[in-house]
Amino acid sequence: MKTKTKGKKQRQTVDKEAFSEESAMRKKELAKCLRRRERKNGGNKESSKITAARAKCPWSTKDRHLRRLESNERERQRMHKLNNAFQALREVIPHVRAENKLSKIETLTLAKNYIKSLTSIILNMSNGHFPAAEGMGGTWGSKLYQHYQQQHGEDDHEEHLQKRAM
DNA sequence: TAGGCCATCTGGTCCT
DNA sequence: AGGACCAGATGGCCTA
Repeated sequence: MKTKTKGKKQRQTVDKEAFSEESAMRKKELAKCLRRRERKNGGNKESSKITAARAKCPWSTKDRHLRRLESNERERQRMHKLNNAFQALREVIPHVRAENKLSKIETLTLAKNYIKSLTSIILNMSNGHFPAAEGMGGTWGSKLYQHYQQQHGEDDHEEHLQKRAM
């Protein structure tokens, strides 16, 4: 199901500023979507699984619906954050297609290649010996990462990433 | 018109 | 327990 009816170019601005404008339409569409889903699930194995799961759940239909809406909203916010991160990444990786936006997969691929080439440039410049990294265990990549952490250690996101990397 | 890309919803699972 | 994360499904928009 999709509740957005705007074009791609409009979407970019919608993402940043017009959440409230969309919410009314979203609610209307949600009702439509739920009806469609109920029809789809009617009478098959999945529906019995769902009803079994619902039987365990103490929430009333109304509460369940409310909680669903809340998690949809959280999920939307999460995806917006993810997209902001993609946008930030687009802005730092050099590419030739300045006129149209890189797709997500292109962004990730270019970023990977960019990191690889920067790493090899640094390696070449230091002739394979980076003084600050000598005597530290681990791969070259992890040494660079340690250096990066020293520069950006105070950032919350990085702390979060560190935790996840462990 | 098919295929690519995307936003959103959804239910399951993991984590705190 | 509740939020975060994930992957699958769905459907809209755009382009070749």
